[in-house]
Amino acid sequence: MTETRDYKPTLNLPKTSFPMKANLAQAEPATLARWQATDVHGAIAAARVSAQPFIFHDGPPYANGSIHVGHLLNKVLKDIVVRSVLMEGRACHYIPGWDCHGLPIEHRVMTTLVESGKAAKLDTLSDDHRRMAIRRECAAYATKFIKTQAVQMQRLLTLADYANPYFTMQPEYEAGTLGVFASLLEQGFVFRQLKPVHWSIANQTALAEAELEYEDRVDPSIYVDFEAADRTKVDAVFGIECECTPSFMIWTTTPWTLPANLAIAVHPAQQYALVEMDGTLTIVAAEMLAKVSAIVGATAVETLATARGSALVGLEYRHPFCDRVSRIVAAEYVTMEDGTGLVHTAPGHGDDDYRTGLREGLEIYCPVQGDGTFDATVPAWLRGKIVWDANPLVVDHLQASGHLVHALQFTHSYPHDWRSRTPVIFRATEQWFIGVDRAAGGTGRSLRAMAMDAVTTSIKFVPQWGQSRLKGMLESRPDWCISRQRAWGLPIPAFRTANDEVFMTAASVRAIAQCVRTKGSDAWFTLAPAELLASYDAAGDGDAPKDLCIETLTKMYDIFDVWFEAGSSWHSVLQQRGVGFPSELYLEGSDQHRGWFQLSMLPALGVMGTTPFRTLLTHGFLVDKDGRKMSKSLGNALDVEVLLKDFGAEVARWWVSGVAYDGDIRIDLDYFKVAGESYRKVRNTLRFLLSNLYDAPAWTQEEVVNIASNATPESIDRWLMGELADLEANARSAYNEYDFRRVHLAIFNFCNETLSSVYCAAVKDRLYCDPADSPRRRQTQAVARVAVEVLCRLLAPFLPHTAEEAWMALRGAGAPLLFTQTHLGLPRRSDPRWDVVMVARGAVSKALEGAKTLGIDNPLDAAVTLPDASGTLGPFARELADLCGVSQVTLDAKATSVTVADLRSIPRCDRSWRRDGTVRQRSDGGMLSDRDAISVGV
RNA sequence: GCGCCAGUAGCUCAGCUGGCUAGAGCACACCCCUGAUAAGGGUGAGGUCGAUGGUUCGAGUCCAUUCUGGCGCACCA
Repeated sequence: MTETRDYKPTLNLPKTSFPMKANLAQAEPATLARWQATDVHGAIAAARVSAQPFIFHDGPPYANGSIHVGHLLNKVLKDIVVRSVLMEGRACHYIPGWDCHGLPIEHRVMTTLVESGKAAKLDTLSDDHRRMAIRRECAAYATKFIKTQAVQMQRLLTLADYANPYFTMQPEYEAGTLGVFASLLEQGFVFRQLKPVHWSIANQTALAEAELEYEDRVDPSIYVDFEAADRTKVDAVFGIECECTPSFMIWTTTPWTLPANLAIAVHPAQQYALVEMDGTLTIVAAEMLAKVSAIVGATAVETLATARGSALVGLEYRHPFCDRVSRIVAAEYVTMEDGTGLVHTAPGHGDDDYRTGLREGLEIYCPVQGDGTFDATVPAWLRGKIVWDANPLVVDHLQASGHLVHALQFTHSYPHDWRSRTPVIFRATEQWFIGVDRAAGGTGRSLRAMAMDAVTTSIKFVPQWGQSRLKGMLESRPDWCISRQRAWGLPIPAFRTANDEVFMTAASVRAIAQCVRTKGSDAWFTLAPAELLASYDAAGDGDAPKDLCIETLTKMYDIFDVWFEAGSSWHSVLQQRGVGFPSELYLEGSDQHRGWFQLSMLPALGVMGTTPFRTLLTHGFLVDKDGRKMSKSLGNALDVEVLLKDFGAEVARWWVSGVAYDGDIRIDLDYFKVAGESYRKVRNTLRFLLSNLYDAPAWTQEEVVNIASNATPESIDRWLMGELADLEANARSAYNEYDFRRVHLAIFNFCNETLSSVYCAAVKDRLYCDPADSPRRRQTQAVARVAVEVLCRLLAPFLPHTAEEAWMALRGAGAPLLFTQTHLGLPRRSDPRWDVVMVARGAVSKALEGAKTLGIDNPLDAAVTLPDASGTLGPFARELADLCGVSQVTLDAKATSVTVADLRSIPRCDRSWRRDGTVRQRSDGGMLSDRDAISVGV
């Protein structure tokens, strides 16, 4: 009887400093601190100075609040691009940026000022001083959140030039924006035009949507008859003969806008009825007739005829109290919910009306002045009256003239100025526009034409559907209104001359840009026109008015739409900083088709004649587990801080890398748990490989690749080298196509299946039991090391911390930076025989499962006979037992299925636990196989 | 209301130009290992492919309608 000896100390068991537990929440900040202390960004940049550049431009997030999961997604995707490009050996100078100006910040700041009572004091200051006071607060606010977000973004382990970020409020950036504007102005894309805006009478200013508060208000709701100008034409439309002149009945809750009425809109597809209503002939939508009759209290109503709205178009009517004739127009927005189906249209007092007016060539007529009073163009009885006082006057007047069908008091929600709490009006004012249909510039083509061209022919879209999306938006977009009446922004540097004309030329804008470049846009508020225009040469400016007198100029106070600033970043950042133009890629959420994508390409097309990007990559929005949007109010928003604390940035990054980013992306804590599990799987696989390299020779990279590649074609090692080469090639091409999910799945499957399940299991025996320095074991170590080398590089864009951790465990503390390395570029050598081998392996697994009923629970207790009619398996005989995890494999050309034999009756090696048929008692008394006897030296 | 997108096992997703019993991973169940061990391995059970109606010899895959959800736009005179 033999005694069982303990051979464990004689085995080459795994050892490694690479821990199983990642401990990311603690380890990542340490890594980050090390990166910052050693200026890893600078070192990587230096290593790639002469490499082929990949120009990638960051779209600026808004400097407001902490980052949310949307930022996480966007920034990590961008970082994966940056790092995967670096791993390809290219240079990627990536500058993070922030959008600083604009209403959300100004609104926040103003709210604080109002609450603290400081706002009242501001009102006592001069325009310049008041604006400067607000701007100082806003700048401080933006700066604060830039700092916050920069820290948070770095915590996501993103690699970027955080030491030199760009902000849209930087003087050089602002000057760059003005430069872009000057070029557009020079080429004739910019113009000034009337447009209705929300207007606060109390503060004499335009307001943005965010500055409105909706409160209930009681207004007169009136039904008014507008008499047809030509009875016979109405007769023709309805096909009857009227006994008296019919009227078109409209409804409005703003009687004061009636003086500005220039049209009546009908829906072209709706039916309109000519009715006799209590003795008068009137026209209303057929569908609204019953409702209207009821409201106005008509007793005798008879429909005489009907006609489609489209037939009414072109008919004319007489204004009830202004001396003019206007016409019926068609509008799709006319609904059958309220009113009469005929819509009072005043292009100077409504957005829809404005659009209709533009389309129909109507005047954008606004007889209401900034102080809310009527000007001299209205009938005498309204002149100088405030619009609110005009309401009852209009009603009375209509009543007296017999045009009023009905009037009642009507309570509805109405916009109010959030500061003065007074009702606002809609009033046409002069605004600056960039025309999208103006044939201008060197090419004489419109921005829309150029944009459509670029979208259909030159821009690459990822995913492809971005193309139709952007196209649809460009087709329908109106002219771009770039002016805002606010304090927090980049001033549109226009002046008013003594004779009330607007002065702004390309040369004057450039002169001011020069001033702004050194003093910032605050200069507009602190300097006099003459100082601002110090470098301006009026005499040399062909566009300047002849009698220009700089001394008498006054500053105008519109600022730029923030989108114009962000949309100029390709110049203010890429060109001005010498990064290069255009950017290879813009990568943002799908909302940016309307925003940054589109509003960057328009200025660039105008100035450069080309888009500022070659490829547009867009990702969907994050939604919750049930597909609903994330929002604070629903309480389904995930907190980035919590994610980082509970899972670490790397698990979050791993999750991002595996997400299908086209379309909605569901996000939930559970998905991070799943990502955490698969991260651990990859980590442990890496750990197993590393742990078997503790005693490997210090091969150079070239040496290991050589040794590994020279394995015999029928060895497991050679098989893995082939798989590695495939993985590397597939992953690189997927990275190149921004298909990170494919990379993620390929890496995971490789670790899970190829390595963990097949290779590592098969190779364990030789790693543990072969003599430490045997050629077979060394070769496997070489292959294992190549596997780690490849995986570190492939994983690096997703998991910069973990990849580096593994890299240093492999190469030691003195290792070069992982991001200065490039992919190995292993040659692909496919050997179809391995498919046969793997099919056989699968068959063995199933057969072994069946053998469990025979009591063979442990595969090492089994010998297996494989059918090999074709003889393909023959050359692989030596490796098959290891591959199948059994003690012995024999091949049988005549067999048709796998058979399992029970080896429990033959001796088991005390050291390797195998029953390979060579096991016998050795000189030390132990039962050992031949191989193990040699290993132990007995 | 308009434009774009998505809807396949409990979950995340593959399924190209229509063609054998619809695939993978995770989770789950059962089992093995205990020399990757708060690890590792094996086997297995899961789906009327959002709904309806068409085209076709044949549809998850094409067409129409519809429902649900997302992004953007417009609208409340």
